[in-house]
Amino acid sequence: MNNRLRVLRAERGWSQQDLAERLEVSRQSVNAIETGRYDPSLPLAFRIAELFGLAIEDVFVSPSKESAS
Amino acid sequence: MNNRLRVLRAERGWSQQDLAERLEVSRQSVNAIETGRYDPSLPLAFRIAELFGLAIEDVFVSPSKESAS
DNA sequence: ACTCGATGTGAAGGAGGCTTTACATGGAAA
DNA sequence: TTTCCATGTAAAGCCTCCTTCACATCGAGT
Repeated sequence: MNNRLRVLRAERGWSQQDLAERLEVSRQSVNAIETGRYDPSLPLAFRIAELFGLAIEDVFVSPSKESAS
Repeated sequence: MNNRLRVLRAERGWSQQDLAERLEVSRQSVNAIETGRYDPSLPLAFRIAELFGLAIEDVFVSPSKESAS
């Protein structure tokens, strides 16, 4: 599932480590989500969206709505 | 994580089996989510929200926003 | 050349999501 | 009572999420 995490993080000037600490997960988890190696759990998706003040749908792209470029 | 799945399902007169088929998961998965035994994956949460025409936030209650009754 | 911060990734292990099979209970209907 | 549907739950197995530890690469700065 695509997501805008890397962009949102960069807009704030945060490193993956910074973001990981705010989310209370490991840096590797942030990296894995950004690079698309796996999707976050639903509770973590909530924490991410709330941290950025967005709806989950504005951070993560529904598989059924991805454009084929 | 609390959710409104049972109510939304009942509003439509669907059995757990009906809902499971529409979501393409097992009836046991629907039951487990309704009874709070576990949270769905993020992709499944998207399918659930889209099926009901709602935002994820309108189906699942963020852990940080649950009222203590 | 050296260091240092940031990022990517691998391996191993624990917890959780999801499956199939299977069984139990309860309510409605006849 | 018997039947039938809906629901709850257990067990075993597989895959995913998330962890820690570890190592590699790259760019900036000195």
